[in-house]
Amino acid sequence: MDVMGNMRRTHYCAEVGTEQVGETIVVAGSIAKSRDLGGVVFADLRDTTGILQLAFGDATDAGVFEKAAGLKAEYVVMAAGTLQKRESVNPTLPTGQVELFVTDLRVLSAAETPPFEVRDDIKVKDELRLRYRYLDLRREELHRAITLRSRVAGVVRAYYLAQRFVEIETPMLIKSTPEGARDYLVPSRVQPGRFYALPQSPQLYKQILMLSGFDKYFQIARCFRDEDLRADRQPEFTQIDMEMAFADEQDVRTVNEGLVKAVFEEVLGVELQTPFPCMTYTEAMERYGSDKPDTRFGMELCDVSTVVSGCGFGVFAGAVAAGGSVRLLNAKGLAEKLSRKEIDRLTETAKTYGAKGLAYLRLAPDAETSSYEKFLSEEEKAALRAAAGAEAGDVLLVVADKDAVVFAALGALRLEIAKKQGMIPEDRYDFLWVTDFPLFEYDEDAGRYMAKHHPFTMPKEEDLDKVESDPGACRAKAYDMVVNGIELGGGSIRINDPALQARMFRALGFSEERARENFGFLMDAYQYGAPPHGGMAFGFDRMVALLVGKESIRDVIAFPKVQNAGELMTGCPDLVEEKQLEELQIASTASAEVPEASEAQG
RNA sequence: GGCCCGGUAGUUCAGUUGGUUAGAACGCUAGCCUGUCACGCUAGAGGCCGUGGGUUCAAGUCCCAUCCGGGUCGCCA
Repeated sequence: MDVMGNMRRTHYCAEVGTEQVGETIVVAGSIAKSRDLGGVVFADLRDTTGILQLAFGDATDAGVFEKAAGLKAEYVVMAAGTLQKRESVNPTLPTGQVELFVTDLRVLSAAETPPFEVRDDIKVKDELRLRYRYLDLRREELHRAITLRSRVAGVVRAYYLAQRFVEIETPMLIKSTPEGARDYLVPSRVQPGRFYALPQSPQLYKQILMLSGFDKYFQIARCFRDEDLRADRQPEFTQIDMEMAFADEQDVRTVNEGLVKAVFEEVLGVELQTPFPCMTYTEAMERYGSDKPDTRFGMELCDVSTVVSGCGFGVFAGAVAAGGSVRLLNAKGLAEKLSRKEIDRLTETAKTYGAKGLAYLRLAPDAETSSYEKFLSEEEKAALRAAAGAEAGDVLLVVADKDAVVFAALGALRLEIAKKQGMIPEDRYDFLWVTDFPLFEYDEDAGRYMAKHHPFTMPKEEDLDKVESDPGACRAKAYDMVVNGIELGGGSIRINDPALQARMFRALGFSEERARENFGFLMDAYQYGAPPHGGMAFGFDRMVALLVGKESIRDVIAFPKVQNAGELMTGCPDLVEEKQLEELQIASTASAEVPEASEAQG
């Protein structure tokens, strides 16, 4: 069916203006909106660039006018005509000075009334948007985000290529390794009973590439983790992954500051100051209660452990005695904003992070109330107030517990209060590096130390001798790039000494056999000469979300998954045919116990 | 796995202490309208109140279970 005939697009909708007035042009797209005024018809034509108004009136051929009067939302059309100045300008539209006086109109495809209007200024439930994602993607905001994502990828490629990085694809079907996130598994048909994993990241391959002599590698890589979703976490996501040889921490940071600077400049026109400030992990935790601090506002944590260590309040003194700490936030001048009810709410937040409670002192003008001062002597009260810098109008929020709980709770409260009270300046990008991460993290469930970053991370030189004797005190040559409280990316210098790598595996509780079984190929590879190297990976989805000002990465992914890791448009994951399972030699679950396959949207 | 929020016309929502015929706006349909752009005016259609049980004379409303979506803790080397 040759509906277009010999008609071909000459211009995109939003790429015409007063300069083209008088020209005969052809545009193509979907009808966003039509306004039939009787003797004259207007229709907004939308294509990937934006909107152009089509006009039909007295001078329009009767046949064309009839077609125009029948236009409905989402009809796909081609329109030829003469671009003309409008009688009345629409200042809200980029093409609002002009319109196309249509002389030939072809309806290429009719359309059913969509389940929701294809406009930005309308609220629609996520579920519906995702079920009809192709309609959602027509809406300008999402359409632009996806287009911008492509531009960012272009800038990234151009930047790394200019710096002599080589783009290399690594396999998607790989060996499953323990440690870290749960793998997505793919059964092998050819080798029954065996499984591939989908990569959580190209980590091992990029390290191998460094000792394959490629010097500098990058890839915009899809990664998979079979873990629960969040607003900023999808089971499949995209990383900007890079690695470089003969580099130390500073080299990696400098290259990637340059990358981020280039992206912000070319995509947003925002100039970032480099180098970014650095802050150690310890400092970040002590000051902000977070390893990804939002430094756009203050309200830093205050450690009052020494002040209350011997005090009369058992909760405080006990926490310190047990090796924990007592820290607080001083919500300056917020006594009137933070009512008792509000403090109760904050207490609930603190509890979700494991705190047993939230002690407070509220210095409101009418009355000073406190949940803990009654347990303290006058001197202790005064000392604590002084340590916190408490003044009239302030609220102190105190958590006493293990450090990890104290930091998590106060870090979360700090953000919650700041958000609610509007203390966070928008339109600002506070970048920083968080450095010197712990090398290990004690896992209570596993009863052993686990790698905080991954087991190939180089320890700091000064902590090398503590890998076995005091793992908890070891710091790593690892760094995260943080902006506005978002972890944008992270990386490390890798171990390139097989002997040190073996020590790491031992410290992590790997037996010789287990280490060989899982990482033998890597340990072998490092026997044949490995340059010092390091790298990092950015969360590409998070980066794009940051650039378009979205909280959820779903808003920058064309076809995202929902909380149960399904995809609503196609209805996956879904059951498969018995025959497929037989080929893979996978026992089928009794079909009676399995729910009906969900119907894909047709 | 835990906790919180939501599910009522196509859409977004309202719906009182359980009480007669479940409303609004937008969209949709029909008619009118020659400069609109959130066009306007008139009329109209449109409801398994997520689903299944229960309580009650009576359930959109209360209880239990379950499904779906969102947020979050755990989890995410």
